[in-house]
Amino acid sequence: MVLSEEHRLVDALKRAGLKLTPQRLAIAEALTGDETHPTAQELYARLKPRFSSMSMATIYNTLGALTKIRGCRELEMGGATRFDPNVTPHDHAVCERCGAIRDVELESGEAPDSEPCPLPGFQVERIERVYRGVCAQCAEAA
Amino acid sequence: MVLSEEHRLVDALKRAGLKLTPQRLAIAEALTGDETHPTAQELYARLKPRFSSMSMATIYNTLGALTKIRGCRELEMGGATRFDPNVTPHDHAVCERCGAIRDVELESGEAPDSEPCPLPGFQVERIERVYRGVCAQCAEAA
DNA sequence: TCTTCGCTTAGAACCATTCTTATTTAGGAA
DNA sequence: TTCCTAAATAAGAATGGTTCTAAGCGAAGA
Repeated sequence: MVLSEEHRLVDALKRAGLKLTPQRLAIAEALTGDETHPTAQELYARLKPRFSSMSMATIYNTLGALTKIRGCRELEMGGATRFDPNVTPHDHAVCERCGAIRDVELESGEAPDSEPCPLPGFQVERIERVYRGVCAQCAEAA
Repeated sequence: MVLSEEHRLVDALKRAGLKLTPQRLAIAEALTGDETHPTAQELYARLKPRFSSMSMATIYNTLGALTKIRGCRELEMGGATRFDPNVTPHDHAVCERCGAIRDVELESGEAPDSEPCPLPGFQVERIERVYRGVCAQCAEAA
């Protein structure tokens, strides 16, 4: 599962004619299967021990490249850009207490962009939904 | 319309026990009826001519206070925080070409938070929807 | 009038992100 | 395998948005 996911990213890099550097492979690996929607800084902190000379620029360049080739998706939440390796249509639930962001699969059968035209003449390409509330863990703790 | 909107903000400030300083009134006035969802910087630029000594801190403090007392709403979009004076439940449409953010009223009769439970145990408080696509103006220009 | 406390100001500080430049390296060609 | 070159990395400076800090100001109450 995680392996095939990682392979998906590696394939995407190859197909785009981008070089498979150790740093890129490590970033792809770190992002793959990470459901916490990490920031660039968090990925940097996680990889720094393995690549002591790694630069933030490499993190940002790689994440930017992956985003452009649809290997991952950017989310603007909590004051920083977060990266989501899940590029299938889905929504997000954000806990107002702990800040955790979780993926929310679409209802089976739900067309991803099935909402009515919101504004006259506006051509909808996709819809992003954010559910805000309290996650099960925080609700239980309170 | 705009007058009563501005009055709403002034009332909210009063009720919260906050002082009605000239700066705060000017910020409330600038925000009221502004449908462009301005950033703090944009409001600063707009007010600087009138208050040559105004500080960014005052803008941020006031917008923060207004947000806390529900006089406006923060949106994280386009790399900066934007402020929306419309605090009734509504969605947003973002043009991928020009970046314009427009309010989208809920379908009449649509309950604001009527979606099914997205995750087991997650208590939904509200749902934010962002329609991404191309606005009528940009579609026509192309 | 005096005091107090909230507000504003100026600018430093902070943090995420982008840019610049020199150096290194992956991957194709010979 | 070796060589070559375009692409990628590293280091750190620069940028831009936002927050913090310290000092001063001013309105409201004693």
